[in-house]
Amino acid sequence: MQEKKQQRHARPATYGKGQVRIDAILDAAAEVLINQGYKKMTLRQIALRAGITVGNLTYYYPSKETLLKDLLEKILSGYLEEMARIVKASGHIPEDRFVAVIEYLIDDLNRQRTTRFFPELWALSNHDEHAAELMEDMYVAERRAICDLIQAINPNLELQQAKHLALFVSCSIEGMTMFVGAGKQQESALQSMKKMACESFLLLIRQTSQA
Amino acid sequence: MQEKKQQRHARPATYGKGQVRIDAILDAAAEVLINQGYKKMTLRQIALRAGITVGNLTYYYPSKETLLKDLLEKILSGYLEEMARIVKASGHIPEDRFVAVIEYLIDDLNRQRTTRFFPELWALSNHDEHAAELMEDMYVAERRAICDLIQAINPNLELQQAKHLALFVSCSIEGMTMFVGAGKQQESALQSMKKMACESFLLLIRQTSQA
Amino acid sequence: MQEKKQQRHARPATYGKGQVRIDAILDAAAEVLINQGYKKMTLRQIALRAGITVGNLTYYYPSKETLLKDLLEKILSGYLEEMARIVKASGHIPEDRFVAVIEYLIDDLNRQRTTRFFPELWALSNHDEHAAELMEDMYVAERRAICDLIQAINPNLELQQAKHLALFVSCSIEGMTMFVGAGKQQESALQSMKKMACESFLLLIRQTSQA
Amino acid sequence: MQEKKQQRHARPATYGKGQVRIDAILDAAAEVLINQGYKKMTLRQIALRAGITVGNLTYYYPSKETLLKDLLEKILSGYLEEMARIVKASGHIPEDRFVAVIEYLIDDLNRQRTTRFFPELWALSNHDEHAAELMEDMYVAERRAICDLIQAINPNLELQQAKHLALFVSCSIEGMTMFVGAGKQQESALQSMKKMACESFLLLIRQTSQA
DNA sequence: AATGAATGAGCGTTCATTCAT
DNA sequence: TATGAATGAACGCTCATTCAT
Repeated sequence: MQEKKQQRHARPATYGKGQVRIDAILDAAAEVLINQGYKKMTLRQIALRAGITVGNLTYYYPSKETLLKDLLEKILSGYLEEMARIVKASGHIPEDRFVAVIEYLIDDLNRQRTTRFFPELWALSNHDEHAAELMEDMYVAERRAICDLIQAINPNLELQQAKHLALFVSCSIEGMTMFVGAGKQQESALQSMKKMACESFLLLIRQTSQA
Repeated sequence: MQEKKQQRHARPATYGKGQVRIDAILDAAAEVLINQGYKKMTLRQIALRAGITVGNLTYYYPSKETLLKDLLEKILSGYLEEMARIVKASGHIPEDRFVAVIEYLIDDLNRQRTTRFFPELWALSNHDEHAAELMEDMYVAERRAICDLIQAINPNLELQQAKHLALFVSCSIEGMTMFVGAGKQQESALQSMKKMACESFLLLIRQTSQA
Repeated sequence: MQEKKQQRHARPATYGKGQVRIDAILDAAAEVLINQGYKKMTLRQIALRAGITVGNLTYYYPSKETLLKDLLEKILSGYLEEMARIVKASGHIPEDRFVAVIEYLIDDLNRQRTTRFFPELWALSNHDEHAAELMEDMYVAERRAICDLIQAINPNLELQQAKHLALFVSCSIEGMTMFVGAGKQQESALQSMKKMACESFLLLIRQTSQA
Repeated sequence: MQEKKQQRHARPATYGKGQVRIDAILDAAAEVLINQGYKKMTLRQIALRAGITVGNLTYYYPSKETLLKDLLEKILSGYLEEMARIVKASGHIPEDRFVAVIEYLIDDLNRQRTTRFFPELWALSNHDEHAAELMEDMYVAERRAICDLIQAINPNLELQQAKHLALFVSCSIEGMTMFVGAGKQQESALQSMKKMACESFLLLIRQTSQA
């Protein structure tokens, strides 16, 4: 997912210049989406921030739908890549790696980008089939990574149990998006959450019996 | 909170026929919001579902903003009332009452109304000050209720600790909104979540030391 | 067709005022269509000529398609009504009535409205199913009227023969649209066409044998 | 007319590869015009069908206007050439040659290209001076050819009379465009039209007195 | 209370055209 | 010759809001 460069639809952006433009467009779109919400993410606003005209914008993205698709793919793949990096870079001991992932995910809530983007994505996926699919893909991948760590920590677990544990862990953390992080609670709350999360998840993983 | 009838913005009737109309309008608005998303929650659609004209709709709600405010207040107070009812109706033993609340909240995710409404609310509150306040009010109340139960379960806890535990519990459950419930995972997942949630939360509450 | 007043789609124009507006809109649309062609018949142009805003125009006609439908219906029914009037008002002798119809149709080519409108209609009906249907309806009615007169002139004709004769007559006259009339040929040409048409059609009708 | 290759607007190549490209462009344009109508005959569509880019298309035709001019010239000259061929190839007897022309023109209505193209042309010429001129040129030539045949059939006719007869004949046939031919009436109707047209035209030509 | 009418801004999209490379 | 990139105007349409009746 991460290597194949943003592959646009059909023709435009075959040169480097076009790729630069497309990146600028998606960056602008992300800014607008995060700062003003999806409702105000209009082609005019995106073009304005990208420093181009609406006509030129539609040259790269003939419809808003395709733009949104690329935007979501880009943002979501960014999160997945980062998580994969964390998993790899955190030593041999499964517990340590699990904790690293949890702490990464929770620390990420300090970025307004994260706390603003995901609720938009969830709302979008309520009524946009495409957004729903992309979102599902990402969370499936995330849960698989977490599930692997869980099985490494407690090899006695059945797959189904491990999957449910991963789902529980993922939900618990995603749910913090709206409540902790910059401007929502004191910094201490986020630290508290990290501690509680790691402890209670590990306990839960170890205690769950294989029956 | 529950008895004081939807208090509209000044002018139109608060009793009798006017109140009936207002309820019809808010019901219609809720339907549209849940079924089609905020973007499509237009005055036209609301009026259509409410069986009145747009002109008449603006007689009751001179702006969409005021309508949204009332709508959110109505829906959110509904959830709070229900939770208060659960807390009261669940016996004397704190653990039982806690479990009852957790199970109510998770079971509620089987209603599409719930899984669709909240992401819209969260996205809305990203950029709408008013929505953010109403949402905050509701979650503060919810966490207070949960905090009380936690303190009843483990009286040794400091207030701050109990508050953080309540926040953690609330986050964990809210996070399930996008992933469990009707049409998202098998029914077994939801049951699994309930079990894990209750067990791990109680464990966490009991184990947390007062230091 | 002529009595049931232009019946709009669903709601708008229930009062006299709305009907007046609709007439103004259709008149404006007809003007633009005739003076500038279908390509330039934009909602903005129509609204401008009608002296209203685009927003108000779309209040009456939620889509250009519905506007076009009403416009074509109005114009075409006008032609049919006029022809029916001519048929009735032209005495008892079949030949005289036939001649009256032919002369009416050809004289009508002196109106720029006519010579400009019909080619637009024909082009439209090439690729617009709806326009094609409306056009077909009108010409079917026209040919039926002509066919009746032909059978009155020569009662020996079989129906199929009379129908083909009516088709031939209709084609011959419609074909003049692009070539005779104001600004296309001298006035004398139009008179000549009338004479030739009447003579040769009557000859053809009388000579066609019933075999 | 047929040999002098499409003479483009000054600059680009008139021989070799350039000519091939131009032919491909005009063929593509004709296809689009006939299959989708003038409104959808956009540079994008033409370039797409011609297998080139819009940028390259505008190299050959710096404006849509010039492309349209060439397109109309090419199509119209094709019809004239064909008619000239028919006139020549149909023996010595004037009546036979006249009939051959009439039958050719009517049989041509079986081609969708014909029945779709001409209404577009007529509508175009309503508001496009240039299209009007080209169209006029073609019909003047057609009527001259028909007029010559008419005078050969009835040498007693005055020129003006013969011209009016030719106009009448031409109109009669052009008028069939919208009503007979593939997909409009049964095949029998077209045969009927041919018979009626030949008979009644010849009758009219012979009977018209020289006074 | 309720309606129909009207506005003006903004939406996503299409298009002919221009231009540097 | 040929391309990709860019523009600016216009398109059909939607929307929240205003208002006379």
